[in-house]
Amino acid sequence: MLSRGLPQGAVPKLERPGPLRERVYEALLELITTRALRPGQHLVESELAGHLGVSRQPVREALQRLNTEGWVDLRPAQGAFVHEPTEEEADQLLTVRTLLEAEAARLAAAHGGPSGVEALEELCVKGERAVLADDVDGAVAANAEFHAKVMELAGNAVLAELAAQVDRRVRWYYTPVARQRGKQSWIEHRELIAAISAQDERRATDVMRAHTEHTRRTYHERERG
Amino acid sequence: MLSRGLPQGAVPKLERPGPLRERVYEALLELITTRALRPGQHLVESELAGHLGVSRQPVREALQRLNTEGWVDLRPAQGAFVHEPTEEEADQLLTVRTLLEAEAARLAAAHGGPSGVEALEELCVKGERAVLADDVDGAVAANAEFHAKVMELAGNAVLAELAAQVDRRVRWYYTPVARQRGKQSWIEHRELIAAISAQDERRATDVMRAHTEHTRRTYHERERG
DNA sequence: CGATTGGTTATTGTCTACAGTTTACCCATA
DNA sequence: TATGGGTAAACTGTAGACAATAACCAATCG
Repeated sequence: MLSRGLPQGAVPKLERPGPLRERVYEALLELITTRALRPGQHLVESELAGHLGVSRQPVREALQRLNTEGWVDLRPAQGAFVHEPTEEEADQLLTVRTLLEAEAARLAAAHGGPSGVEALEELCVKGERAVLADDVDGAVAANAEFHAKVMELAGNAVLAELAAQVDRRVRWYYTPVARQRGKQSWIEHRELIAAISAQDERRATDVMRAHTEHTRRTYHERERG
Repeated sequence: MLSRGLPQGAVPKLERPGPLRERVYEALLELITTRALRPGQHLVESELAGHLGVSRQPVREALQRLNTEGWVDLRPAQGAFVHEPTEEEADQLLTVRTLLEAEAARLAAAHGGPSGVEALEELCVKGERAVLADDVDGAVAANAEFHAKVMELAGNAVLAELAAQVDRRVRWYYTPVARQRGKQSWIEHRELIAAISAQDERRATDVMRAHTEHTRRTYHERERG
């Protein structure tokens, strides 16, 4: 046995490149979310392949996945187009997001132990510090971490998977908006922690619902920037 | 113009083959859901390709999609394996299903008009007839139609998409169970229609939640067949 | 002058071939 | 007999080539 001498976490996990399609997928997702590839734009496989220095095959596979996840529309015999978000769809996504996050909050209140609450508090502190320091990117990142942690405490992998997808797309739609409401958001997070800590499922659900609904209203009022 | 002489609906819409990957995808999904391909089984691309009379490429693309939707696990450099459902995962899926269906019921109660209620009643009659005639397959189909209709009335495409995926996987897990509870199910459907008709969001939610939770309990008690 | 038809080009859909990895088996050896 | 290495087979990952299809544009006919 070689158990001895291999301190559990210290294994370097030697960086394997992994399947190309994965990296292409992430690259394209990055390009889409950063608006480098604009909505409605026609994505030509050979161009992307050449630009990324790979063959068409991995690009195709990445596009297929992006299609099933709603990032691109794959018209048969015509190619891939970056999905064009409509007002209606954004609203529907926000509705679903509210639903999933609220349920996650409920489950977190039900099954989340003291250690989970502690982790949430740490993340909350981190986010509040970022807000005070005017570190917008840091605050956004902390926010994502916070929600991810709540989802983790919920202990429902299926729910987490769906929420992750919906969240990313929501973020795509209203990225510019997200930066506005920084401080208020963390106050609400505090309330959520309190509810989870008290194992008050009902209150956790309501707080989270109010929280995400709040961002939804912010979205709809963004016109008059 | 040749509009004249081409009676609008009479055009046979000649069957376009469509992308091969689509047909391969559907074929594989059929094979999986019917248990022809057993959970845990190693799917060899070349075998499937030969068996379906196509090359490996469409098979690969179909497998990728099945992977993102949770039907197969795609281990790098090793291939595709039919996903093995665990007890825990089935439970999580049922939880999420309850959540999504309940929300759909609420939205249906909110936005669904009288015409929608009428359509639901028709489907309900259809299902009840099937039950009385001991037409199990017919009852199951009508049940699916009923839920799909509720989802349609909800008018949220994103929600519908997620629910469709979750529903199919749920059905995969507890297909044998579903056949049992026929009659009771349609009584509950009647209650749901009443709630939607009254535009009582709260009651519609509760009824649907009770309904799906009921099937969940049936699932967990299936051992002692 | 407009509509339609035919050709042209660019892009996707599919197939075949090759390289890289993993797995399993077999044999040699302590 | 158990262990270790080494080899071989099978499969996946990637690349490149070919065929098919759809959009685009010009030329022709009414």
